[in-house]
Amino acid sequence: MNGVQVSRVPGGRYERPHRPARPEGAPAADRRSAIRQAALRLFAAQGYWSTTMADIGAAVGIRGPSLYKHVASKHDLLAEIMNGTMERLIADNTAAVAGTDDVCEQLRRAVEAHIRYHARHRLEAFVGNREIGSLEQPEQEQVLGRRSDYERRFRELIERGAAEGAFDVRSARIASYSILDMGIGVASWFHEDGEFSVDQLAYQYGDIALRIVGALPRGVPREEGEPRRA
Amino acid sequence: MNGVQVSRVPGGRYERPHRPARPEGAPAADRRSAIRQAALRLFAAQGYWSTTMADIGAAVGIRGPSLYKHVASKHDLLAEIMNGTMERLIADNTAAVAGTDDVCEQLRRAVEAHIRYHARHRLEAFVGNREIGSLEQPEQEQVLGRRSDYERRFRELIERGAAEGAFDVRSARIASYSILDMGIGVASWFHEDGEFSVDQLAYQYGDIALRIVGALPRGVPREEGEPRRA
DNA sequence: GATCTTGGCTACTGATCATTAGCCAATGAC
DNA sequence: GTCATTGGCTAATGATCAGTAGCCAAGATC
Repeated sequence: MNGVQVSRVPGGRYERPHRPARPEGAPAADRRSAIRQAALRLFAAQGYWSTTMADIGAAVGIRGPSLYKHVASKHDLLAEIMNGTMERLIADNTAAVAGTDDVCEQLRRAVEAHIRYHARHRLEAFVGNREIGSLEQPEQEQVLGRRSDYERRFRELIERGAAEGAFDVRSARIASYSILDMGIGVASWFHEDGEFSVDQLAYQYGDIALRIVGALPRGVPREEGEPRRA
Repeated sequence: MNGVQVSRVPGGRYERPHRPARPEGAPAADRRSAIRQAALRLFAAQGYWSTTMADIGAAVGIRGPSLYKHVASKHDLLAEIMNGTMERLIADNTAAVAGTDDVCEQLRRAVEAHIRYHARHRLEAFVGNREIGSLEQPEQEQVLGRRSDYERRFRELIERGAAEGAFDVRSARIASYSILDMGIGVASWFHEDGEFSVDQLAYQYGDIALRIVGALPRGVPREEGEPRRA
């Protein structure tokens, strides 16, 4: 399965060496994050319930039970991924909105951050959406709370824009849902090596969001060029 | 669990009666669809892998193994749900687009049909999206094929609109993805007894889609009233 | 009224898994 | 060099399930 040598062969206790303590070049602190990484990839590809601890172990070159030297449980791995996703999303949103008071610009930046996260961290975002139901109770509640927090930020931003006359929407709730759902979709189809770069994507979705809230006239608004920020 | 009487009690073979052949009022042909219904509800609520055949049986008042008198397998139930969803979606799209040649109107109708399906059949749509990875191989390929077929219809419609000068989009692909993903999102939050009726929702999303493709001027286009079609 | 068919049921089978127990080798501290 | 710690490993445990086998009763058919 991995090319490691057999230590004692016939009747011996082990069919493969222990490779214990501090193996090859693995810097020890990386081990845990390699496991998280592998779990993320597998959860995204196969789903949480179809991924076994043995699968995750194999992905980092160890056996299933050995994982418990690094993580508390399979559920813990999922919860960590999902909480991390929501925290990061909220932090990015806070940072995005902080730089300006113009409600149009705030929406553009919030949407770009949303899209960037869903494109750059597509596996996290994908798992974060699909596996909510796989979380057990204290964590599921927590993630859902952060999630509605995140949605509220967009909704209130849109409500403010509408109150200021910058936006023109029938329902801020529907506008915010549609914008967020667009982004969520990105995580399911985006590929780094596809037609668009992350920046191009973010910029185009920024335009789309401004169109949705009625903040852009017909046609592309600014210069035809590329996005302004990385 | 259900209020049926015990037939033979202590040491007897059965703790509950067989209630065989043609039970109470169940019209026999309904049985199978009741099972599909229950499976759908449970798959949506708990996910495919967390739903057991015993759960589905309990939901229709029988034991897990008895289900095999009506369905071939658990996987079959899922495949039926997912294929049905895609077929219906494509049929609705075909019907929606057939009534007019105006590309704006076609897009509006296609989007309204998309939203209506996702609101009216939210469980199907929800499961249809979340459980694609749970399908096994001939069926998964089939559903994915239909899915990209469905996406292509929107993309080509938008491309045509752009070619005719009715729409103004940077990328027809991104426009179509964003419109479709909005709709998919509806299935995860819509409730019949919420703020909006299905018709209101469909109409508003129709507007949003036209805004996305740059077909509507700023502001709400038509009369402020309600949707035109049921 | 005998017999077939239908659709229940229980018991079982075989697999799969998360997790625990307990062993052990290499590393590093002393 | 001895000895503790770390992080592997195998084996077992205990549960959970999909699906099968085989039984049986009520209605339907003849």
